Amino acid sequence: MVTAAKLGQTAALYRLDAQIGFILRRATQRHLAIFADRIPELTPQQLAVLARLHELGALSQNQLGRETAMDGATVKGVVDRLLARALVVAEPDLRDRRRLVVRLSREGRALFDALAEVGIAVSAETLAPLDEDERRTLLRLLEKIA
Amino acid sequence: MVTAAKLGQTAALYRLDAQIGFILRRATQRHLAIFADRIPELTPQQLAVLARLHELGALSQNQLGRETAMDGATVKGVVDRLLARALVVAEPDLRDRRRLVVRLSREGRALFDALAEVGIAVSAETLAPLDEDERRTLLRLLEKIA
DNA sequence: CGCAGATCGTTTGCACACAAACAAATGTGC
DNA sequence: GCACATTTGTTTGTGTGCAAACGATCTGCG
Repeated sequence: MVTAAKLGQTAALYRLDAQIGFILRRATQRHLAIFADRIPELTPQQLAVLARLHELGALSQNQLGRETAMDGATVKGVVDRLLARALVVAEPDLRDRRRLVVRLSREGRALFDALAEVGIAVSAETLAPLDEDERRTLLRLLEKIA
Repeated sequence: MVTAAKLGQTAALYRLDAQIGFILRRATQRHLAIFADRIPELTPQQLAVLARLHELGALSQNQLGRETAMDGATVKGVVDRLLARALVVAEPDLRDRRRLVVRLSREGRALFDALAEVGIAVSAETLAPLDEDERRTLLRLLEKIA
């Protein structure tokens, strides 16, 4: 009796709205909607690649994946689409023939220069419901669980 | 000169690691890894559908989408996969012939009863790096921006 | 030197996620 | 009652996201 009651109760006590994963997903959805509205020409992942290349210079695909938190298969797709739009350039590494070194093209650099400011505005708009203290707190706590 | 300097500076000031979208994505990645490890038989979206059906009873696909924060095209794919595994049952609504009413099957209810406790543990493990105060704060702030 | 293990890029398969367009059914206003 | 808008489910196309497996290459260790 106790066991059966406990089993039923656990399912009854599960509140989807209180699960961190569900809330994370909804927060991400709102952010993605803002991003797509302000920066329709790039996805967040594509901008992340441009940002890292701007910041760190030429990187191999795998390095780029580690820097942008994408696995190899995913980063390949993102880089392929940037290559197709000539926003990045790829060439084989002479020192390590497994590697494909990717770097910003002139157009890619110009686009990032133009969009960096908008990207910061997207972050600000996402955090608009919070005051300055809350923003710092949220970023700090998210970083701790990331 | 001033304009050129400002343009260059904005791009140089863009720090990917400080953008809320990038941090949200990394936090979500860690949570998804924990979820996949503890609950390999379901995706978070599939569990969310089972949870809402458990909580609210039979729902049409569109209602289900609104309750689980998925658009129509996405919820259809999720429901199709649950139907294929006989975890849910679908039947036409007699009162509104556009609607396809979805409800838990006996197996679906049993699976949710078994997994609800694990789902709560997944949330706890995701939040493990935080103390009790920080967990409440994080959920509250995320809810505000969602 | 030689080879076991690691790394790199790639492909395949599966699962979201959303925009856009569509047909069927329902609801509304006049 | 009837044109018109809305809702619902569906399909297509594009873009992540990750696991698994693969060949090519590199590296370290004996």
